[in-house]
Amino acid sequence: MSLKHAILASLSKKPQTGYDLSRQISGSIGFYWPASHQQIYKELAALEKCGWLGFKEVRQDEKPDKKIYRVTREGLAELKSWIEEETELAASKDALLIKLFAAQLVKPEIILAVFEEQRKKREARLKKYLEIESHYTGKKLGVDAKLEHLSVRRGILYERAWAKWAEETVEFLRTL
Amino acid sequence: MSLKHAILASLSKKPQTGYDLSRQISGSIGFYWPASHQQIYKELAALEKCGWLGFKEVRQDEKPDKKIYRVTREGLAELKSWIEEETELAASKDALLIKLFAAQLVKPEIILAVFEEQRKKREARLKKYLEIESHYTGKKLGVDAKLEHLSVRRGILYERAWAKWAEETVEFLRTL
DNA sequence: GGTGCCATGTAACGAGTTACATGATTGG
DNA sequence: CCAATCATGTAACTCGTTACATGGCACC
Repeated sequence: MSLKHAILASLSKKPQTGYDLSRQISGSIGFYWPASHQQIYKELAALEKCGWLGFKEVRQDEKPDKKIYRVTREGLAELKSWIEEETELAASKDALLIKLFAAQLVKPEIILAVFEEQRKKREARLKKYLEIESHYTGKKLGVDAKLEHLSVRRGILYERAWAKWAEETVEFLRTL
Repeated sequence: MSLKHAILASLSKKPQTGYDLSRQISGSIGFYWPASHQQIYKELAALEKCGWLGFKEVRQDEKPDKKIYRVTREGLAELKSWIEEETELAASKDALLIKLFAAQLVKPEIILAVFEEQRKKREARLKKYLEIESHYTGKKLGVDAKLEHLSVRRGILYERAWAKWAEETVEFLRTL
């Protein structure tokens, strides 16, 4: 659905290769729109075919050749009109909640271990967000940097909400 | 990936038809694992084929005939072992964040309108969660009801975190 | 000599969406 | 007469994952 638009948005700021995109996507954008390099190359080919992207090939000596993609006029128009379209609520598919739903099938220790494992992962992610945030605080930021900062803020607030919820939940699970 | 397990989990509590599942999924479970009836019927057929579900056909006079599915021993074993498996962090793909990322391409009024529209939807969802929660509060709950209540709690805490984040974000967008 | 970076993809599969299809009963 | 509820699905498609494939350079 909107990996296409994530790619358009990123390339609209700066022409890049598929490789660059997949690197970037495992960083900032990737937290809220993960994608494999295979999927990215596929979408790039599709976007080029429908005229929203163009590219130029760059020969390199010591490294493999590469294709630098940029957004076309049509692509930019599409991106703008997509922004104005209605935005559906993001579906939050979470296997953890299914496990919680079926918690009675297994011993309490097991479901508590599942939560503890998840807590560690969440905590690690929060730490990463906070580290990224530290690069933004205390400086005067341009608009683009401020927008990126805000997307990191969402991550931080979500992780804190998760931690609070997990506390409530674990407290109950311990009574089983 | 785990619609299969969502179905197993639900049927493990109570044998049901595909129709029942799709009704239920547009209610409680559906908030964190939405699925269309088409997808549910497909998965039911697949789960039956691999031996994790069985069904009996029930003839009805005034209504169409139906198939009531139940989890087999093998299905239950599978569900239990899946619960113990590692749980990856849920990916939160959110088109709104892509729009925010590309916000500079459009007039500030437009991106503010996008946020306002989203705020309304989020608020409506929060209201729904709170309404569901009201059925759980003030009563002595069984374990299953308590687990359901906790999944609603997640929704409530998430929505409140969203609202807080949106406030920060809109405050900035207004300065553009 | 092994790992990791750079850089591109193909092929097969699985998961999910959209559109289409059927048909009886109940209630306003 | 129209809409909703009950109840099941098929077909075509898009989106995403997993596995496989290539190949040179730099660094330890």
